Amino acid sequence: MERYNFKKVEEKWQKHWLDNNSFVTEIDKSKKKFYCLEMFPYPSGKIHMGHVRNYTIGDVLSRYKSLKGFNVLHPMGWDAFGMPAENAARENNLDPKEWTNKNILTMKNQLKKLGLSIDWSREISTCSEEYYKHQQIFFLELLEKKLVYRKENYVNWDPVDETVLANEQVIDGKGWRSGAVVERKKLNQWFFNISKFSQELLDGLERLDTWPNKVKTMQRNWIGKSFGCEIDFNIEGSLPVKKIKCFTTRPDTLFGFSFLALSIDHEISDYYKNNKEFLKFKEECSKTGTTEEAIAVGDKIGFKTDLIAINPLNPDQKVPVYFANFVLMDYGFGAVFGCPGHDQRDFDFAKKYNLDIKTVVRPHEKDENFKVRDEAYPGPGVLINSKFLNGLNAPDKSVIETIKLLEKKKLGKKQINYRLKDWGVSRQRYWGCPIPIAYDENGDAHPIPKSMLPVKLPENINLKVKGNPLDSEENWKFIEIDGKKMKRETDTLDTFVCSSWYYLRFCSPNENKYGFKKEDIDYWMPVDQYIGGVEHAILHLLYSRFFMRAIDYNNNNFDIKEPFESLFTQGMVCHETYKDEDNNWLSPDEVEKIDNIFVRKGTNNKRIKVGPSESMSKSKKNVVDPEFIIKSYGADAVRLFILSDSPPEKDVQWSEQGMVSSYKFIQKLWILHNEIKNKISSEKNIQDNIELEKFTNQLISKITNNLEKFNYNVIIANMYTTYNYLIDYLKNNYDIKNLKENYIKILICFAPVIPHFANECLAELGHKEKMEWPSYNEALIEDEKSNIVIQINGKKRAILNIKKGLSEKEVLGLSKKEKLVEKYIKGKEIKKIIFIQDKLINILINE
RNA sequence: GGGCGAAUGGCGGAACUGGUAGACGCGUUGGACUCAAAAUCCAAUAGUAGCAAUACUGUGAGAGUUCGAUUCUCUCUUUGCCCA
Repeated sequence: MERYNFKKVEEKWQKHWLDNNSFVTEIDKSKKKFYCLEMFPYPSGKIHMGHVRNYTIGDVLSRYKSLKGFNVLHPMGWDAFGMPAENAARENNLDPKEWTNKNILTMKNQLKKLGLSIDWSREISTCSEEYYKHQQIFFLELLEKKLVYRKENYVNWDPVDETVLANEQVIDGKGWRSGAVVERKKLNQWFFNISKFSQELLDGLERLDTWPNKVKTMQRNWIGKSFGCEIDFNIEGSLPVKKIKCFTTRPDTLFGFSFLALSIDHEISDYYKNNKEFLKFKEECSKTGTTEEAIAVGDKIGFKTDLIAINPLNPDQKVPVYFANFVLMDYGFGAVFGCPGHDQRDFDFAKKYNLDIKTVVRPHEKDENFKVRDEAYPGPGVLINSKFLNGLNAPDKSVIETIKLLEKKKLGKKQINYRLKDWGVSRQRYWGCPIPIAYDENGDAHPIPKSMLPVKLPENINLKVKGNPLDSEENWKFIEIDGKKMKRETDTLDTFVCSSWYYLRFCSPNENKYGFKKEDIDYWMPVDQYIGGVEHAILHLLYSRFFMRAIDYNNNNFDIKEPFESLFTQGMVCHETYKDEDNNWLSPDEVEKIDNIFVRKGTNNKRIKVGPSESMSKSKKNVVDPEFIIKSYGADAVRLFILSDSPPEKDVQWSEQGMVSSYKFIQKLWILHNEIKNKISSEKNIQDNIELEKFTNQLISKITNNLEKFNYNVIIANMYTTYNYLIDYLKNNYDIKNLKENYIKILICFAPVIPHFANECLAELGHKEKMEWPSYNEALIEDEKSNIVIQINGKKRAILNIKKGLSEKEVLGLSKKEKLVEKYIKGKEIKKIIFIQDKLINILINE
């Protein structure tokens, strides 16, 4: 017997699949389709273990569904636009396109070595003209539908990357990529009107039964629907301002009113545009970021205006109006009423400027004399000190009642507000999809005529300029449309736009006229199973859900609105971290273990600090290179290991020992295979063995169920159990006629996880037919015997392995014969018997 | 501060609708093979007591429901993620 040569076998089958176009998919209406999609990678250079895990999970599912007879679409592409390419190109004097395409080639080869069942004929790359030209058409269509607009807006400006960041790209007030402190800057930007769909995107979540609740909750919170009231406050003072409109979710606390706060961008600020002190204040404000977090954490500062606001429910009460840094222009109307007693921000502000703090809600457990002291009380309770509102339950009842009252008096009206803001898509970068717009000499925007599309990115440009390189491309920047000289839009689209519709493109990757063909979409969409990291729970997934609706808006392309029928979010791959005595990170291959102590390789005595296991990242050097691992152990072993240790939705701990044991397992399976092969070819096989038949049926049932439920780690355990069983079984059984047919079924059960090995073994057995997922016989899954637990007063005392279907009396009779049971019940009175058929008998006796 | 989840041997984790807790793997220990080591194979492996049969304890802590709770309910602790 030859040792199992994974290299030879895996190359052989990968070539076989390629030569036979095994995974190339066409529409076949006679078959049920299954669209399995994993989030496509950014071509950063090399694949990492996270990719290996993600794509292995998807591949196991794809292969299983295909064995089950589904017409499976399992494509792969590249999220190829984005800043790393531009940065790398600038640093190394390269062309971003070349850099990207080189990476794509490398990573594609690496993925192929994993033996993934991908239809590479559908490969797409978002940075290709073939892809982004359709995106430009979508952009213009959305513009026509008024779902795209341009506005001047304050943005999060990253001074290092010199670009605009979306709110979600700002983390702790810093740019997600550069780490620079984010500034406020006013710029003209293109926006997608995602907020128009707020309610629909919220409602749509209800239908996504198989999405993780966590993700749905995150999206709900992000959309942030709140129910409240807009109130017109009458204003007095030296300025020609009569009224200010505010939005509030707590109109019931109006009697706690002690100031009114405006955003510095509120239109009233126009009156102060020449006021030096105000301008100074404004500058002060711009130092705090625009994120909700920065505002919550930062100091609350204000600028007192000459205005006085009147409490609509209590006209005798007049309070000052401030500009304040914690009020956002794009939330509500950029104006809020301050109730320091019951809102912490208002409380901080009131303390600072010595404003009244009134208590108008008491907690249920406190009496009328309750007073807010050291911090605001935002919780539930009962209204007090609020005249005619006193005694109402807050907030449920009191909010509704107050709104009714305000509406009746025509002082305000019910209003629903969403936190979700429109999606700013302009990026001041070169390496992205050009926005197909040009400006005339007045600065008015015009769509570039469809006949002049696509707007191609210029090549061989100078990246070493400040700001957006496209802005310096004089030759490219100016064009003529209908005889008029115009200047192109030099911003490019956020790369999240590219990934918002790629799942549609996979259905019609070669369609030239439009982004997709309706016929293809009708057959393939929606994605039946989407698999990826939970880090995209909000942005990418929400944008995709929006984009599908936006494309469909007013022209009803699709019957379905949700792109991803089912979602699975896999956990990360983690590894221990190592540092030397100077606190420098060390990679796992710089470290070795001698006598249970970690030392630096080759040094023998330098101690290493071992840190906690964290998700693999280049910066912490705790990475393992998949290519090297595949080369050392083979793709099947890697696939086996990456699925074996933890459930796919949880983080998995990379372990060299685990990896080695997976490798050894395949070697052992090979030895077993050869033994079985010899037994099969023997001519003495004369009898069927029902035990083996049963085991196989039980296995098929288990693996099928576990596949359906994503319990992939349990499948691996089932595989080990099968090995242990067969080894034992072959020791004690000879001349088995049905060994071959059962073994073939077992191999097919293994095929989704270790496809090369399973195919090789099947071929060796001369199995030529098309592989099909085996079915199982329900009758054979059930044993005729079962273990019945005998309990006495709820404690296990014995186990009987007896025929199924026995009555309580019979089981009791058998139980009493058990020595231990006899001992316990001797001389005692049996009070009661609990009997569960085929499972348990519990004998209750007097102690 | 809010929301959602999690907690099971030395470790990763199993346990279908409440019914044998610890499947499977790693690690550890002992043994076989070997001049020796590696590899491989066999055995043991939740804790305590015991030569053993066996007994008691045991799924983060405390209560509750139940004949019976890892599973259901409540309170608490710790912890992770997301949002602020």
